[in-house]
Amino acid sequence: MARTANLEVGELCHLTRLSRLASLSEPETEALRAAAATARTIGARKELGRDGGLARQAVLLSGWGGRVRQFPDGRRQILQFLLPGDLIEQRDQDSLLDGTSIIALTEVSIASVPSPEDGASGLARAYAISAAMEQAYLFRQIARVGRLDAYERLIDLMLELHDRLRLAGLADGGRFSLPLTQEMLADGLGLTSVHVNRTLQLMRREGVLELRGSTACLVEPERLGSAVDYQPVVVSAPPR
Amino acid sequence: MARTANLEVGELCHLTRLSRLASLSEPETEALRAAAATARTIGARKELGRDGGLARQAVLLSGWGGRVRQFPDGRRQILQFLLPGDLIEQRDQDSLLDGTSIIALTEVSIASVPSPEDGASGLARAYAISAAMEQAYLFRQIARVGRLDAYERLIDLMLELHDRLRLAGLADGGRFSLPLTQEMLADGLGLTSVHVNRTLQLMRREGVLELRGSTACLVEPERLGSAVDYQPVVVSAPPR
DNA sequence: CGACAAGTTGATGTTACTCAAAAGTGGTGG
DNA sequence: CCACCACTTTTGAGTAACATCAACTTGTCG
Repeated sequence: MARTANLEVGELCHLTRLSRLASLSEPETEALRAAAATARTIGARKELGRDGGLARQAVLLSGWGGRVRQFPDGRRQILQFLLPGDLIEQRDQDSLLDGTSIIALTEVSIASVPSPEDGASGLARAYAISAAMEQAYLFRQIARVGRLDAYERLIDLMLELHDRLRLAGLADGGRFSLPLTQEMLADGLGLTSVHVNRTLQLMRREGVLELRGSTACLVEPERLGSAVDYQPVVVSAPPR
Repeated sequence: MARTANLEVGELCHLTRLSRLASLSEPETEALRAAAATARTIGARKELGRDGGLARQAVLLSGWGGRVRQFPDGRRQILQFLLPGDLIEQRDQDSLLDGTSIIALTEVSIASVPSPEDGASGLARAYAISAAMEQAYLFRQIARVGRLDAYERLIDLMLELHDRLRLAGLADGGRFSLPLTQEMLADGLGLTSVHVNRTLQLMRREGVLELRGSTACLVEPERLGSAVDYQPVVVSAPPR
């Protein structure tokens, strides 16, 4: 059941995303398509760790994850959100102890991905660009949490999520699925859920953001972007 | 003058650091030693950009740098501090536009570093571990700015700087050179310089931190660490 | 000495947190 | 279908942490 349960349309978002990062050969495309067959499902709140018997490099086919730092007194910071189509680098437990863990924020399905044949292949370039983008989004997260106020943080995050989901073909026209509770948002933004709630209400009243159920809709993405100095992460050439 | 001006004892901190990350062959060690001859000096507040004609991979031989996000209204966030011995990945201007820049926080000297012969060499492993540590420190920075209060942020940062400098042979027994103004600290911690000032005074009164001129001294590093749940970044095996 | 950057201090304002409780939501089983 | 449960969202009142503004002091370097 956990095997191929989520193998439907839309489950090829990883192919959509990677093929937009670099041009892939036909065998590479096929390998990625086949990778979806290795999918396994992991329940919400479970850890995506070494336990899953994962390959070193995995891809999120559906659901959202997060890299998390948990403090002993209960405080929690979500360091990065992991979206469908994102690559997840599994680290060996003896490689790097950085005090973080990766957890499934919703139910999630992940698959192993093929290793590139050589460093110059399209797949290798796509992976490299993906890693570079991941780093760029870490920088954004630091600036967001360090220098923006609650209102700006929320907008900046929504714009980022919209951009990233769009790359995987999962968002358009400002509308996308946002399966996060307000508490998860708070943990990602360095705020409390109470304050996130009040800020969201303000944004709704102003009509800049809709949030019905688990669907978000940004009303005027371009105008919002200029309000928080949003600069999209753009990749035009491989970093190597 | 800019050429070999800073070539003294202590200018081999990059060799100290890299050789502690992976065992290097004699030719590799020699290449790193020779790399110091390519050092060039860059004045404080200048940008370490594409203009310097730098190689893709460079190393900081002396002085401190920072990767910075500058907002149009004057706000500024230092995303990461770059310390002597740290590697700096220069990105081609058409590779990744992430809205950040790298600047010299003090006068700085940087050198190009040799490319590893093959992916399995000691040098390649050292570079890979260095990159993994850099990412781990980005995670720390997010958690610090997102979930710690001013007092904790300052302590956590001091512990990190101490650890990192010690790896390069530039700190010991809690004492190290800290050539940052309180405003730079504030920009790195997501605070104002006024608040950093007051927090530092509190810490001095409590006797947990000395800050005379540009020298910092942590009184009881171990005890401080437990107060903020400090977990050192440890690397025991290469990530690849 | 003068100028400029960095550090310090005080008074006041605001953002966001804390604590607590109520109200809405969805799923489950009787 | 309803009762119940856990979780999430919402609301209110009071508080604490940090920002802002402005002035003053100290140190450094020419």
